[in-house]
Amino acid sequence: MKSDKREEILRTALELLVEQGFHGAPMAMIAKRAGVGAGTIYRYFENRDSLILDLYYNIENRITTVLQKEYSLEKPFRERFLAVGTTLLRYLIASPLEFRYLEHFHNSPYGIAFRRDKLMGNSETSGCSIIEELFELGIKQQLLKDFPLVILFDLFFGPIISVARDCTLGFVELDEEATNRIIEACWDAVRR
Amino acid sequence: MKSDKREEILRTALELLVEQGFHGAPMAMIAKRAGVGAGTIYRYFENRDSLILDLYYNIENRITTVLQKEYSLEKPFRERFLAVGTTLLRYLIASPLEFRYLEHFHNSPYGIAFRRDKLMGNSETSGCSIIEELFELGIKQQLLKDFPLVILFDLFFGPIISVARDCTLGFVELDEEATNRIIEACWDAVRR
Amino acid sequence: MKSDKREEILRTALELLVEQGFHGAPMAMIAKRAGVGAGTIYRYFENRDSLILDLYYNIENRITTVLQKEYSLEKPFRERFLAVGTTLLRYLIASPLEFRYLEHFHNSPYGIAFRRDKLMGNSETSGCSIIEELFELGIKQQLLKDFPLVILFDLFFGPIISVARDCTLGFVELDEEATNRIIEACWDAVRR
Amino acid sequence: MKSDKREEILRTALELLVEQGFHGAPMAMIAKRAGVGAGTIYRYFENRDSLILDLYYNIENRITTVLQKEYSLEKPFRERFLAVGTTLLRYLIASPLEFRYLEHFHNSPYGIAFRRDKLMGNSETSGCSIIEELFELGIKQQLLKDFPLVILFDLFFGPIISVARDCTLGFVELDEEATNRIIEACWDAVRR
DNA sequence: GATGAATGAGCGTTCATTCAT
DNA sequence: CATGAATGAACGCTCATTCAT
Repeated sequence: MKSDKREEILRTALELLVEQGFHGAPMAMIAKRAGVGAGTIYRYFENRDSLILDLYYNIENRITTVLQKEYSLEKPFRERFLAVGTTLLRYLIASPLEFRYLEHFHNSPYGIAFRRDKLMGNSETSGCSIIEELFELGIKQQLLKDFPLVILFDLFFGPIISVARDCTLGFVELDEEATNRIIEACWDAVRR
Repeated sequence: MKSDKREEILRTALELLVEQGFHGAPMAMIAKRAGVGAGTIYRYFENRDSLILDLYYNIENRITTVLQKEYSLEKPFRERFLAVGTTLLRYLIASPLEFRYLEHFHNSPYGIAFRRDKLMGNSETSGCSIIEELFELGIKQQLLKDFPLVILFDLFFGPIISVARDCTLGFVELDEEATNRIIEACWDAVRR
Repeated sequence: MKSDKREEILRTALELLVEQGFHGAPMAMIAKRAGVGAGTIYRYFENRDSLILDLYYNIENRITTVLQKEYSLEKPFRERFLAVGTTLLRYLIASPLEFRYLEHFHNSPYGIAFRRDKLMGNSETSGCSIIEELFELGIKQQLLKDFPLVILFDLFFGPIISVARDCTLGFVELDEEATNRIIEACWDAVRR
Repeated sequence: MKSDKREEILRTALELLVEQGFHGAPMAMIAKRAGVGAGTIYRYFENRDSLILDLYYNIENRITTVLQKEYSLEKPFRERFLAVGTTLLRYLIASPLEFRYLEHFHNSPYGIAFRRDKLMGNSETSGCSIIEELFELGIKQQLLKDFPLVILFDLFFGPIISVARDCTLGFVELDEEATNRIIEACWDAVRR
């Protein structure tokens, strides 16, 4: 209610940017599909860039939220680990637009600048510190292989992203059991 | 010798498209840096799209060639498997331009159309049949987990790509031993 | 009291149009600085053009009023003449916003249309008839050089405008005596 | 021959910018009237601003050239002085487009920035040093009134500009004799 | 009356592509 | 064959104006 149009613009932009690629979705097209005037977008977003970044943060937040909700300190380490992977994979498969948007974003000039900032330490570690902590705990307790954090991330999330991509593109379809077994395979890659 | 200019254009395009992103490298800029006239590019490539696609096939071929050269039927399965992974990872790290180009490409409209074609079966299986055969052999001999081929690809190559990306972006640096251990971790993900 | 807002809008518009130039002061900016809604301006002025024209008439009136107040039929011709020049120059220097607005206005499309109207005789002779009468008197009494009225205006007011401009822009600063001597120089140009 | 199009664009821009005002002449309109594509302008001028500035320098140069050509060290001071005035007035009247362009320019954001630069001494005194020298000579020889240089400029050129404006706008028409008498009147304003 | 969100025509500018030389 | 000047459709963005509240 607070900002009907803003939401509609974001929703439409997500759709269109994924559907047509970052270059194939002019502001005018987004406006038209969102049912607003071309200038209206600029009431809610300073820029095209701004819109694209906002959309990114939006999605990142949603994922972080889902992961945190699923995350429980009660369960033993391995289960917590698997829960994170499963939740993520399921979410990505269930939200193909969001997922594909992230992929587009990361390979756009925005994403590159974004990552460079992260590398330079110019940004707060955003919300994923929980997962980082989980990995660091695993390292300390010698449950995980002896690799730098980044590499462990690659080993665990790399395949998940790849699988999600193949699902999104329709190359495979996964039932509950397959999903679980895939995450276990990822676990095999990082566990000691 | 056959076509000096064509090669120069391709080399320059690779450099520039990666350096400036797909949007930041107009034809005129490529022409200028390649030392040719703007119109000359169109003697060798029908289109901007055509140039971009050609560059993609070029790189894909180079990688396939490297993998095939390294590949030997003599060694036992596990070693052949590791060899493929190590060779690929090393190549990607050693050729950051090529690697980053592939990433850009896959998230561009071209890459999307490309994958759609592959999915529809509109394309020859490209050159990686050797690797496919290796994986299929592993499945048949029950050395690999019981997953569809695509999923095994994801489990094995997904992390390799991720690691290569982090190297290219300067997040980590890997020595010989680390590289080997990473590929072994990937092997853990797929081996039964 | 009658129309608090109207005055505030005019005051703000004067400030902003001079400060930012005619192109650099959108209606929304004027509204904001005036502390009213964007639409409110259109209650008091039909148009952007209308606002700009009104402001012009406003300023012109103020100047005419000042000149008339200073003007006295008692004094001899030459002194009356000098009084007009001095009063004008002082007023322009003391009111740089008004002065710069006039200059902007005259070189804007409005000013051009405005002058065309005057030329076509489509307008009342505005309020400066007193000064016209003064000049015509000087012509009749052969105190002024034998030129058409317009030329005498140019000879007398042209330098005054130029001097005022240089003051406003900070090129010179004038004390009382300098001001007087300048006006006397203008008088030299027109007197017989 | 060297650059047919560039000249044509400048000519058309002069025409259109004067005719329609600085705001009323979009690039597309200039291009169309010049008989070139919209993009073509940008081969010759980096910017709209650039085009406008170039045009200004162009005109300034032409005037400077004319004044220098007419200028002769042989004649006595007063005659040289009158020659400068007459030449300028005649040129301005004979070139109404150039003249009106200068007026537009000086009251545009460009002109203001331009003058501020001159005031700050950020620019070479352009080509009018000859005239400055003439005035300074007059001051030294006590032929001119005791005013700062700027004020003398205002007293002499202010009326000339005003007269030129009135001619350009059609308010008066001047024959040879009238022109001369007007310049003599300007001389009366500055001479001791 | 007063508001300010919404509009969309119109602007300056870019760039893939063509074609006369 | 090679060139690069010329093109013009298409883009991101601004802002005078309207109108539902």
